[in-house]
Amino acid sequence: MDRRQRKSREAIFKAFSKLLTKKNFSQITVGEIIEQADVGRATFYAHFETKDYLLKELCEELFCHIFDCAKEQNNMHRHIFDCDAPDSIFLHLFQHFGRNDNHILDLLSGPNHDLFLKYFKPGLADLIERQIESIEINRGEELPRDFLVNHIAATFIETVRWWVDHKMQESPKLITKYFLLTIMREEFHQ
Amino acid sequence: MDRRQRKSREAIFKAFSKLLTKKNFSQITVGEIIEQADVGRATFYAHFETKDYLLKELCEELFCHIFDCAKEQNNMHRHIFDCDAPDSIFLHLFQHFGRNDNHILDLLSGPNHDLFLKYFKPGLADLIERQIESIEINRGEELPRDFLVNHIAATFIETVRWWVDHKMQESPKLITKYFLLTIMREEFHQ
DNA sequence: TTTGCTAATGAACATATCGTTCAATAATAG
DNA sequence: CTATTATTGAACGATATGTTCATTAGCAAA
Repeated sequence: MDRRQRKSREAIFKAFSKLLTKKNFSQITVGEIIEQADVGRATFYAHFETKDYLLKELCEELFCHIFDCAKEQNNMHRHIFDCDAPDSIFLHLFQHFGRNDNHILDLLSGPNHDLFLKYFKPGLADLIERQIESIEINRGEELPRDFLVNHIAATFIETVRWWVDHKMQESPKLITKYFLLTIMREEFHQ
Repeated sequence: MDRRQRKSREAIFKAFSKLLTKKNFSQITVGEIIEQADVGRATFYAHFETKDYLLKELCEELFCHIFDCAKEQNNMHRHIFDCDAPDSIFLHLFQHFGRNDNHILDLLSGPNHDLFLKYFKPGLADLIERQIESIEINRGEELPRDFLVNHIAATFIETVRWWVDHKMQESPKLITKYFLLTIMREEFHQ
């Protein structure tokens, strides 16, 4: 890819991210983005069809790293639903958010929470889907599988949101415990 | 209130509702609303400061009935977390949505799900907050209270969403069971 | 019915954002 | 050096916003 293209694209992403931390997605204008990015109007539209596509591509770029990491873990370990396992995939995800690489939480919490949900949840549900057997044993016969997957994914995201609202004062380990307490049955703990 | 005012207000609400079933909130224009409502442009702005305020007032009108009902139930009965109790407040809520009075689900599910969340969740959390003692006994010492309240409210809304996505094929009773299975501990059932 | 108040109307207006076009310019790769 | 490709900035038409205002019409109380 042409260096000029890369630079413009990066500048737009960066400007857009910065604006996202300050205001709601819907009230960010293309004009603001190109001004912040210091890029011509035509350049913006050469890169992104609309503001929505820009968001989509930004999210994909942000989340692909997280899910790639997670999938590796997923293949290596089996204890994803074990709270105390240091290799719990959820612990790993919370740690990832805790470090706040890429400032994902700055961007997608608060007024833009719905975007977070929209772009993060499908990938998360996919991840959970593959590792659900261990929990399914315990209530798979009572609850439809997709209901359960959706519930776990939604609960994870709500937990992240709650954590952010609380300024992430809790440790990733404690949050992981909270999260697992909500989705697991008694007999899983101790 | 003047009959003219009432008529205009009603026409705007009705037009707006109809449009909401067809398209996303953000892509509905004031122009469309007033055309559908057959009302002058100036009239719209005499009633509602912005499109967002219109939404807010519509939601308040829709939800106040639900929550008023629920609060009455709330005062009368104690078994809100009992799945089989015919007077479970959650069963009552699901039945309410199942009948689809006011077409709330038509309006606020699908592409407008985030609005549903935004306007319904606070009232729901409020409701749960007041009746949480019974469940708190069981894990209140493990989970922060506001975490638990938020989790239950979020789970309820996710359950409604899942139900709608499944064309509400399940009975309100069954959905109530699913919902309670996710938030309750084993010992609560049977 | 008459009178005074209030709401609705619709056209017009300034403003803002959008997405596109185009010719000129600058950076890049071979 | 040359051919290609991206950037630029200005300009454009289209659409939506929120406001203004003079006119018309509905309402309620005497």
